[in-house]
Amino acid sequence: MVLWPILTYYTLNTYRQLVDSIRALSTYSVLYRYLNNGVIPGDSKADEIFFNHVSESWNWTKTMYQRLTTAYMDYNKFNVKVCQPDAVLISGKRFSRTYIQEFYTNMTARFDGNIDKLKHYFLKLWSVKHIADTLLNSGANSNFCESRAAPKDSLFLLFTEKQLSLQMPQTVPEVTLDTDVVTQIVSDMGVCVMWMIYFSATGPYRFPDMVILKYAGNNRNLFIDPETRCLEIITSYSKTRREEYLCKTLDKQTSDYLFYYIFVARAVLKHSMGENYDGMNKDLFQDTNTVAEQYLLRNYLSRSVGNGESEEDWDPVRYSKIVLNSFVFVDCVSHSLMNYSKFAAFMKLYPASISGTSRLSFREMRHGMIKLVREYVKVEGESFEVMNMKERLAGHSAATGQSVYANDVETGTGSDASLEEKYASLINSAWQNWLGLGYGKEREEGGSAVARNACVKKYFSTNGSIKDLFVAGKKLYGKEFRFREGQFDVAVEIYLSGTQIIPIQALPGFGKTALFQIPLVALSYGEQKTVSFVFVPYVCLLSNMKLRLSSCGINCGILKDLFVNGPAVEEKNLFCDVYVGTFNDLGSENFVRLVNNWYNIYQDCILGMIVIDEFHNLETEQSYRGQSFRLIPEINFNLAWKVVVMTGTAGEKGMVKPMKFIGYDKEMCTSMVSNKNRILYFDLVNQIPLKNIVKKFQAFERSTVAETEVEKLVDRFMEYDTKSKVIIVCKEKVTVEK
DNA sequence: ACCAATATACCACCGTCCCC
DNA sequence: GGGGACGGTGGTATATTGGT
Repeated sequence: MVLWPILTYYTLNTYRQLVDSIRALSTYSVLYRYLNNGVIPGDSKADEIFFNHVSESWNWTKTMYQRLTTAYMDYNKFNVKVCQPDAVLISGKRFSRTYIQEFYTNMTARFDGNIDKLKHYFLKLWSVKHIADTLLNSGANSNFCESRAAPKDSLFLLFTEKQLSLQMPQTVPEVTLDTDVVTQIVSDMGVCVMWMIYFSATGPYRFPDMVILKYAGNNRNLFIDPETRCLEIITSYSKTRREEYLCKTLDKQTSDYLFYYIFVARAVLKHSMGENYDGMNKDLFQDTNTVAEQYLLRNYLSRSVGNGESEEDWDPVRYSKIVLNSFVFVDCVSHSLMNYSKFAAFMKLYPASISGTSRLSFREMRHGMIKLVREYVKVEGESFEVMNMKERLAGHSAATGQSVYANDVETGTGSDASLEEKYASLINSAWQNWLGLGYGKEREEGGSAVARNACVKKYFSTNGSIKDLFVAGKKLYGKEFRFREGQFDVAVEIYLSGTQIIPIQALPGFGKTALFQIPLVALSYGEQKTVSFVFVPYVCLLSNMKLRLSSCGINCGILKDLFVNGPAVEEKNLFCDVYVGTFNDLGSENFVRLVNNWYNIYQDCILGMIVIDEFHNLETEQSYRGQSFRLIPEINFNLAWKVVVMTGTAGEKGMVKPMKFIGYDKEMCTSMVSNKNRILYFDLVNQIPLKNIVKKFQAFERSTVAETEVEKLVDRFMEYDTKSKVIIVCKEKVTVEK
């Protein structure tokens, strides 16, 4: 299809819009003539063209459009894949039970750390457990009963003044309170609790739903279950504001932390802001332009402040006090409700043990959680109603679940409301059980516990012999093939030894490619499917490398092409023996993710060699393309069977820095003396032809300017030393690098 | 921190098909 | 032939991301 190259320059969306407009234009132009029949005589055949005897070209336009929208939708749909026993793979990232558990644990730890920080300013600052035991868990169940239709004005009216004041923290007498620090700490604790709630409350919340949580005042939506003493949140539908209420119960631990946050942390905050605090922003959402926010203000705020109509209601002190006394997630750093950016910042930090590129975005987490609930959270006698309720808990209708989240649930038929509630709570507790949230619960082990986020390396031995290498050599170079000096050592080291990292220095023309090509061919004889990767610095070297590798029957592909359908590559699509890419590809998120998750995703395929040619460039080109190298240190090179790095010019010393850069910091040596703590370095160079290599990247507006500049440069070099050799590469930046 | 771009969610509407 | 279920479409308000 001729149109394909266009797709590579525009996004699918842009292209869809283009076809959209072509379609609209053609309909319009024909209909215009049709409607203005007579203006252009004999041109009233619109029906013929569009309906009766559909014209060929109109059919084509329609088909083309159809295909395009399908492609567009497939392309944009989150590609979620189930990974038994307890994870899903989403845009190439692994999202598992362990992921959530760790994130959650990180949150409780951070929260506890904040309590310790507060102890500098406050006495009688008890633990979460203590506060839960003395307030939340004590007293008769009947004390906690209240009408949900006409609830008490505040959650704290369920306790007596005396009960509460006994647990109230006190200031450390001789320490001056630093309001900024305390505010900051409490704000941070708020974010921790938000995340705990996010994970505990089943079906993923949307942020705006969480931020309107209130423990007092009108539209109070936080309650205590008298039996379990867990906190319950009443939510409605954020996107439409349809008043379809849903109850989400938090697990006991999250309940205790939330309770602590609104009782202790809020008390501390109120104290440090002082009686006369009047700074609370009128614009609680920091943007009241949208309908949703107007709605929230009207419904959640105004009635808290009297009826929101008289001047007095908006008195700054009174207003600030009311907001502090009713909303759970206020942030006195920004003097408004918690801002999304503060909440979202944690996604980039947690789970702590997961590398940055493997952490999920909010949207990915939403898709992931929906899939986890559907796939792993089972309720006995699961029926369509239960499945539909799972979607509702996620904050969308079953129909949306079906279309947007690729669900195969039948559309709900408005079943009995009381039943719905029952399902919701069943799913709710099943989810918390599955995650092992709460105290003293045995973590449910669905299948085995192997499903850690960290990838476990598979060790692999070729079981081959030296003979294989000769056979491979002959296949490559013909019957007369003999190993050159040094070549044999390297080939054996790669193919048969147990070493993992092999640094090599050899001059251009030595046959560096052959050094890893021979083992690569030998490897392809084996039964074990392995996939290797070869990297060259620039795109202009790429096709040459591919050509050389392909020449001997190795199946060779371009790394970038692997990701045309998105970052998630299925095992069956790894059909080449080796993929070549540039340094930019090496540092791409896609590749980092591919390698770091290799054995989480692929069952049968071994991650073979990772070869980096002209390795020293990783160091020498840091200054101007360091940005595109920045993810390279995140690659877990240890997962690869062999890592081969080659240079023509660096020398042993020049290799040290780039070796450290990719995570190998042991000393290097060239002697064959056994020393486990050193890396054996192959120096195949007897004589170094070039020294003092200077590389400079310079961009010019026009080629004529470039010429004169280069001439000047060369002249200066020649003045300095008439025996200098100068190599000039002139290309556009994209051509050179990508 | 702010703003523009993009993705998502959901609705309403329409034509088709099937059943009474 | 009426009505309702269903799938396809496009519009629009919101949510989230990503760039500066």
